[in-house]
Amino acid sequence: MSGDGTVGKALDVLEQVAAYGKPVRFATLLAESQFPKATLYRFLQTLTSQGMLAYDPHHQTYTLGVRLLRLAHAAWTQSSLAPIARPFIDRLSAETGQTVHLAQLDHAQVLYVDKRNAAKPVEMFSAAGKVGPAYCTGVGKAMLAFLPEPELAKALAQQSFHRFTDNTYTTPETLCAELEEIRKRGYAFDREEHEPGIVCIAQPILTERRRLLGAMSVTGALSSTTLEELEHLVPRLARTAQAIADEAQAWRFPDTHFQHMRA
Amino acid sequence: MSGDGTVGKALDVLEQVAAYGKPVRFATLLAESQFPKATLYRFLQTLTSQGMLAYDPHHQTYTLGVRLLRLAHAAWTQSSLAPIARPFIDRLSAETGQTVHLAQLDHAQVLYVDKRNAAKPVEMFSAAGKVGPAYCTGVGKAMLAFLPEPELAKALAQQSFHRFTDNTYTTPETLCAELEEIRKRGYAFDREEHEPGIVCIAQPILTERRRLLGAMSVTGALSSTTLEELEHLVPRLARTAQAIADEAQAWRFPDTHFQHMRA
DNA sequence: AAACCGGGTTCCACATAATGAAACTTCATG
DNA sequence: CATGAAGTTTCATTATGTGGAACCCGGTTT
Repeated sequence: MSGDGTVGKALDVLEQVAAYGKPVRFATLLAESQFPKATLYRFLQTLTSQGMLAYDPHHQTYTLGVRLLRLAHAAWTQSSLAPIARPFIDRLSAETGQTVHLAQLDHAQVLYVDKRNAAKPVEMFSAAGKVGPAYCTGVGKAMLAFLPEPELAKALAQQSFHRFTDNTYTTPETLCAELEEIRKRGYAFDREEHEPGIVCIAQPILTERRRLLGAMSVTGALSSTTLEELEHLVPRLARTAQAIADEAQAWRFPDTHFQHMRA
Repeated sequence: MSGDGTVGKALDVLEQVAAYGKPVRFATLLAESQFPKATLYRFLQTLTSQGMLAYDPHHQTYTLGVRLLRLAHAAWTQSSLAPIARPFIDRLSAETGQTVHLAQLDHAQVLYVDKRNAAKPVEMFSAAGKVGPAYCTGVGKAMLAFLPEPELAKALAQQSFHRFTDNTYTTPETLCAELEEIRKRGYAFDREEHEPGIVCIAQPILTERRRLLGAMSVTGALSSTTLEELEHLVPRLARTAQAIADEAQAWRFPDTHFQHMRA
């Protein structure tokens, strides 16, 4: 599937356990595996002994291991965006009292890297490490809109265009028109396109040279707010996004100016 | 180091990047690597192409990849403790207005799997996935106290007994006496043993048959509360721990015990 | 401008490690 | 106690990983 020799195959197995979503037996994995019995068995042994999987001997089931949590913590910490954005997101969430998301684009999908719940939490689809569709979320559209042409084309080709609600854009054409609007406007709306009753405003996070770092959004439920009300927060959202981009740049690309002057 | 053939070696490289803590160049990794140039290079290529690492071509540096965040999210979701405990922890934090931690024991270390901060309601990977010492934290001692003898001995042998504060227990003997106290009392204190000014009460989460699932704690700063005040919360903490244990057991019946086959 | 340098990348003969069919071991069940 | 389904081990075969050496390329020195 993904090639890359033995390591790639082992990671395929890991992914398969992840995809199953709950403790899974050897036979279940074998049934849908591309690998023969002994090979699959060996991979599971290796991954378990490495702590990437955990084996429950009583139920004879495999689950993802805690080593992944440690690694992900390290990944989050050394990412250029999330740790820098944290204090800004805290502040924005406290000021607005709304749910705030921070996301990055990962293989044409939205990957949420941080989140702050409102005081009255809205029960909805979201959490760090979770992935979501790009074509029908505020952060997703905000990022697609500022993607360079070749990458945008590739990303568009990978969207599923499933109709979640009546407002979901379900064709590349209508989505592209929307992205054009977003580019002009500078920020994106989610008008109940993913979940009924849930709306948001989303702002891309861009470097000076307009390279896309990620996006952030303020989300609300229509039961307690309106899109117009959220829109009043746009200036604050934009300022926050700008501040994050500035700091990310200073931290991650400290020599950018220097190199530029020499070039 | 960890053997397990090619996969193990690749994961060693991944761990090395994680340990470095910031974007790292090929040459830096090579200098402290057990692998020859070409081999290390190939592993980095493979891991990058798999999304376990990310490569920044401008700076020629490697960082941990976003795939780890997705996998860790899945790991968290399919763990038997954390997702079940979540609503209880929400409630406890809301009721007490204090910081609440949920932890599991991982190789004689405390692994935090969830957290609620009074001011910042949800912080995913900033807190979850973090590891800490067992011998000088509330959750750590609560778990050690209820570990079966052979495992306790092994865990004790792996503690560093670094003196963080004047109150830190720095010998196995004094710690064991403390653990005996905890067993009798049923819950643990942290009396500024890890950080000056920070105290907590911690409760183990045990199955009916006293198998250890994890621990949870309520933490406060001495600037705003006292240990005595926190102690009033013990009944509530105990009820919550009991409720979590019950539900964990119901969903994932009898004594479940995650086994890491690492020797 | 030619020689040099050092980090990064590619090559390829060789050796190790992965492979998977088949045999074997449990353990539950009729 | 025979039957089978699920899990584990074996081992000859071969695919894969290995790593020394050569190469590339931008930058620096002579």
